[in-house]
Amino acid sequence: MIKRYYLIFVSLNVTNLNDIANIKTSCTVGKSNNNCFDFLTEEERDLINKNKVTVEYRKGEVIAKQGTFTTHILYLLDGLAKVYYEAGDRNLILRIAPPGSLIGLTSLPLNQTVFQYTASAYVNTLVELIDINVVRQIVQQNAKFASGIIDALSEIAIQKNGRFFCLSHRQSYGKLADIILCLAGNIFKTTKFNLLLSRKELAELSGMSTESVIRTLKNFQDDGLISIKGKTFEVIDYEGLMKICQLG
Amino acid sequence: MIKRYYLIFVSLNVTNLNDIANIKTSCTVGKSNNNCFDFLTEEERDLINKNKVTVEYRKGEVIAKQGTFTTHILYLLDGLAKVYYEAGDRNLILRIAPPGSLIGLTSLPLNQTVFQYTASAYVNTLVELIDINVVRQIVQQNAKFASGIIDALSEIAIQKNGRFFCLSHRQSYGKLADIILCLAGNIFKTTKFNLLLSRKELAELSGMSTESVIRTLKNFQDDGLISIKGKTFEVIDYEGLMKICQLG
DNA sequence: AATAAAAACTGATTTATATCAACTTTATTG
DNA sequence: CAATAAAGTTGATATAAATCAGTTTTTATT
Repeated sequence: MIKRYYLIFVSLNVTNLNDIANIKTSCTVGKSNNNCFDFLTEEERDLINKNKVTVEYRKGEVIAKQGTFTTHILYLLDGLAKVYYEAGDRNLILRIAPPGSLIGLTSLPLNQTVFQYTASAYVNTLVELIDINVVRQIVQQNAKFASGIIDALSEIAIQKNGRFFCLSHRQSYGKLADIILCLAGNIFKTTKFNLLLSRKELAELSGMSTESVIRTLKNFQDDGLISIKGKTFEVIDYEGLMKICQLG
Repeated sequence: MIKRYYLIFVSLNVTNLNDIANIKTSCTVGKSNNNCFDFLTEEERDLINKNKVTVEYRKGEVIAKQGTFTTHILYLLDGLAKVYYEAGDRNLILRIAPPGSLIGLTSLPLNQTVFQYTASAYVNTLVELIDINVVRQIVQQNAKFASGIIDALSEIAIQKNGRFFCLSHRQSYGKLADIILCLAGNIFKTTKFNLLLSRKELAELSGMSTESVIRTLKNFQDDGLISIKGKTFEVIDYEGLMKICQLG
């Protein structure tokens, strides 16, 4: 079972962290170089500034609740938000939104009045709440701005496709390897970091049970792929994790 | 195992097909009342007409291949297209695009040069291929058109979230019930129809094995939820399927 | 510092579902 | 119209991973 992925090991020319960060995993975090606000006119910028508030959310707090009326578009200034779909008693994490992300864009169409997902703060998070009707108005009059929104929606869609594939077609080893690569390469941007997520949160993120996450992490440790000391998490064998991610 | 869903049966006030169609399943087919072309000026319309070709694809043919350069945006005039993500030897169907759909919108950002998924014709399908740079140009100058694109992207995103949840968090009975409701309510729009999909295609669509699809269909038949006679497929108990879909 | 509570971990068991290996029926084609 | 291929079906088996039940460790609280 653990040996499985060794049988098909081949070397990968991954040498440093930058390469890793550029490799396409189904990472939940996007690059999010959102620049649509650069295209606003003076008046539009004023209009937005007059119709927004900035709020700080504590870790765990709900920023936007699925099913409630979308009165504002959320713009993440700082922190990390968990965007997830709620159905029944089960949650599905759609993405982790890093600073610079826009949340609630799917409510821009006039026939979409409510949030299609819940967003909560993974860590303490600073958010700008911008009146959705102001955004709608500017979209209707400023094509460059609208184009920026299209870019943001496209980026989210592409990323979500990868995550969709990962969660529905890969098995546990591959899923967890993917999440680890994502954490190291895109969130912490280093091989050694303090893991601020609990095993339960890792499980939710990779769509597996907490116990399976623990067992899989242990196997990764035994195989020298990672090392965990207390809260310190270190990625030792990137290439190995990459291969597991691609084949598992 | 089969009895499972009976234990939690409750009545649902679903009385006719219209109600069913409005119920939110994670249906792969969107309503797709795409109207962004209504906002074009005369010149823009001319520009598009001069930079498009109309092509008919036979059942099974590939319309756009993942990884190839996106030279055109696809506009479906007639038929049905299967949009799927390819990775390794496994495919993941992202959505079924009905007439009126736009395919390739995720390639609109300038840094997105290649198709992020493959599109193939489920049945004989008529497609307009519109030069992507012309679309990009119009997006940059016509805010109403861009807004229409945003609406289309949002609709796809919402629908994909539902499907994502269905495939990753539900088990076989729920997945298949969902697909059946989708076929009846959104594609064929009647309770009795000729199933043009093979068991294998149903399996791919619901993310399960062909054998499991067959067994599950048999169980649905035994329980009086559906009836299959040759190629004729009939939905008998909508409410039952709905409940299985929601709880399975 | 003592206690409670939450998180982490471990082993045994169960379960859903895939896989495998037949076989039957329905299409397709020379 | 036989021959061949493809699709559909069935039962047996395998397996990945969840669930369950319990223990240990860590963190938080009074």
